[in-house]
Amino acid sequence: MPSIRKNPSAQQAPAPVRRRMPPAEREQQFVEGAIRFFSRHGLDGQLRDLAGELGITHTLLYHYFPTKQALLERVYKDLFEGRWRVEWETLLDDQHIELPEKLTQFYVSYAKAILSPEWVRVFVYSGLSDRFITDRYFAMLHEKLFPRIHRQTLKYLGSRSRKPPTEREMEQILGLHGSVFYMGMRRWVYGLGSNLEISALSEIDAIYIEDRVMAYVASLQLKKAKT
Amino acid sequence: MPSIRKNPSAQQAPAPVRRRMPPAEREQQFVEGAIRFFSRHGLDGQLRDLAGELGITHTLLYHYFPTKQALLERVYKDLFEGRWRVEWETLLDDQHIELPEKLTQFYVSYAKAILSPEWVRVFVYSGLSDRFITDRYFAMLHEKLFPRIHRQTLKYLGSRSRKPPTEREMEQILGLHGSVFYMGMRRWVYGLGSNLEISALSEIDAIYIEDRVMAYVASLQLKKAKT
DNA sequence: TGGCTTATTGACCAAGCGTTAAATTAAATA
DNA sequence: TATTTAATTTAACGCTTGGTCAATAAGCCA
Repeated sequence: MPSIRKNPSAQQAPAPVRRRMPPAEREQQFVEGAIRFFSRHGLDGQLRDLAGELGITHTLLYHYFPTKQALLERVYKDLFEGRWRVEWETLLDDQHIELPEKLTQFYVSYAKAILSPEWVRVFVYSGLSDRFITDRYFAMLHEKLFPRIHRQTLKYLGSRSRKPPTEREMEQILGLHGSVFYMGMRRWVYGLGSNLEISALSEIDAIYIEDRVMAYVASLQLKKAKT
Repeated sequence: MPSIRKNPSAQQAPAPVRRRMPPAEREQQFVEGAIRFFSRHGLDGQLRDLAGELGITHTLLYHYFPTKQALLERVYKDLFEGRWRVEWETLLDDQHIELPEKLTQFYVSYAKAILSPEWVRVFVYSGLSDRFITDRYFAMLHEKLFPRIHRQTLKYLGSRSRKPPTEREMEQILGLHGSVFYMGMRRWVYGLGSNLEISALSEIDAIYIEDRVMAYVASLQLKKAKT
């Protein structure tokens, strides 16, 4: 179990001099550093290592956050709260756009918002441990996203039913959703960079997302034809 | 950061008496316990906790494995090596089965083999840390699985090309593959049990896998029609 | 300039970690 | 039954960890 602290390049302490910063931006700087750090080393990465990357002593962190858990909860807030766009809901409810186009637009925008290494990795870390983040997040999806996709899908297929989705329909929707998220998993969990080693979502990826949406829509029509 | 050792129900020490067991099955018993333990608590779960669950002292583990890393590598071996079935390759190469049927048969069998909480969670844990497992595993998939799916797909579409898959074709294949794996992620990482709280893959899930395969095939034909 | 606030640090603690070595004791062997 | 083997435990070491606290010094204001 080698510690990363041994890595000399990890802790760039550029200023051995003591610098003072305004508390507000100092705190924000720490939070952003913590997000990068914990997304790489997991939620039980060591405070001393984080401090090393920040170029400070680990005790200084306690001047801004009473405990490690408090810092983590601040990380959660900054990373996951407020990323949901209300425009997405109005887009999905829009009656003037066809389902495939609508879903593509949504998932391209959604992917751009959440498919960062920090978001994906912290999300998965949380799922493996206490599910603090994932539980709340999926609850939100089940409230704000999946019902909309389901209703619009039924409408696209010519039905006006308001029944809740069957288990199989739910699996289809989750399959689409998961295939988009899985693009982030592959890159930032498995490290299978799709050539481009960028953190943001490239324009090229839009066509891959469109492919996923088309696969979803096509499988719907298959099922419709079969029955 | 509370330790799990505090949990009284975790360490059921049923026999406070010293029992001796034949080393061979004793070792296997430890390995199986370690698989369950590490899949739940992560690869840096504590040996003392594992020993508690096994009803022994943690030092006894060092009598069977020289170091924790050695135990982990043994876990890797037992969990991931030897689970690949050669029959899968012959099935995928079979000329007498149509692609959709063939892919469905394969992925149902594949999912039954690997979609256990232990396999999925240890796999994801490895991806988040040193990628010791995932790297080797994906290398194997890129050698034994993906080329076969690609070739059979081309054949199904009427082409006899032997060209390597384009990046977009690869994304489609990975999309299918990921959507199956994601079924395990949802259950054993996010804890979203699909009603049935079983560890094995139920018969019902077969139709969901078929849906994924159909979505893949349908999107292929869409693309074919478009060009 | 001198004093005041407080950001920042170094030394320290108790608990937990992987690992080692010696002391025990259950079973196989004679 | 006496002896040997080795499975299992007890004890301990060195290191890391989250967290505390008093000492230090950087910037602000008089």
